[in-house]
Amino acid sequence: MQPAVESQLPIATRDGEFNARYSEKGLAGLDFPSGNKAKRTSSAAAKTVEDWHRTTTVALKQALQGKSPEFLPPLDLSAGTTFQQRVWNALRKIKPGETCSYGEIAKRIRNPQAVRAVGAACGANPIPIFVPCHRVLAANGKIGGFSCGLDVKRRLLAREGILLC
DNA sequence: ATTTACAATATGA
DNA sequence: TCATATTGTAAAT
Repeated sequence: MQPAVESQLPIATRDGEFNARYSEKGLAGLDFPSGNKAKRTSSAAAKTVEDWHRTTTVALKQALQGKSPEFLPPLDLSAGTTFQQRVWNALRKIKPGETCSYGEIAKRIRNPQAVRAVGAACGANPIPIFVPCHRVLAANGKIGGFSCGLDVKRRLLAREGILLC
């Protein structure tokens, strides 16, 4: 493992304190306040990181309001495999207020039969909200699952104007 | 017609 | 090999 300069900065929102992790390349992860205490590993927080954090904070707040963030920090998706990156890229393609099924995503990445893998890739998604995995529902329109808290997912969808049956 | 149960197929550790 | 944030089909009610 290379000594990645990880900086974890907390972001206070109405929904709790998020935990943003930054690598050298950009935003590497975003964790929900799942009872986990947000540690602030601001060891060598470079000026660049602070800039990212600023952008991330704004973008996150906008996203929590159901709006599509105008500016996003650089996302470091290099932690994932090729397939995962493909899935996440497809997820980001989803328009605000639109929902998608796992099957749809599978179709978009040219692997209609990889629906299962798509779900797995979503579960491995390091950056919820920015990578709108919460907009992905099951084929039935069911909410499926959510690693970071089903309740949050539900709330996010409601804020985007997506009402669940 | 609606619901429950089971198997399948792709990817990652 | 096992687990996973699904999906599609079949049978029972």
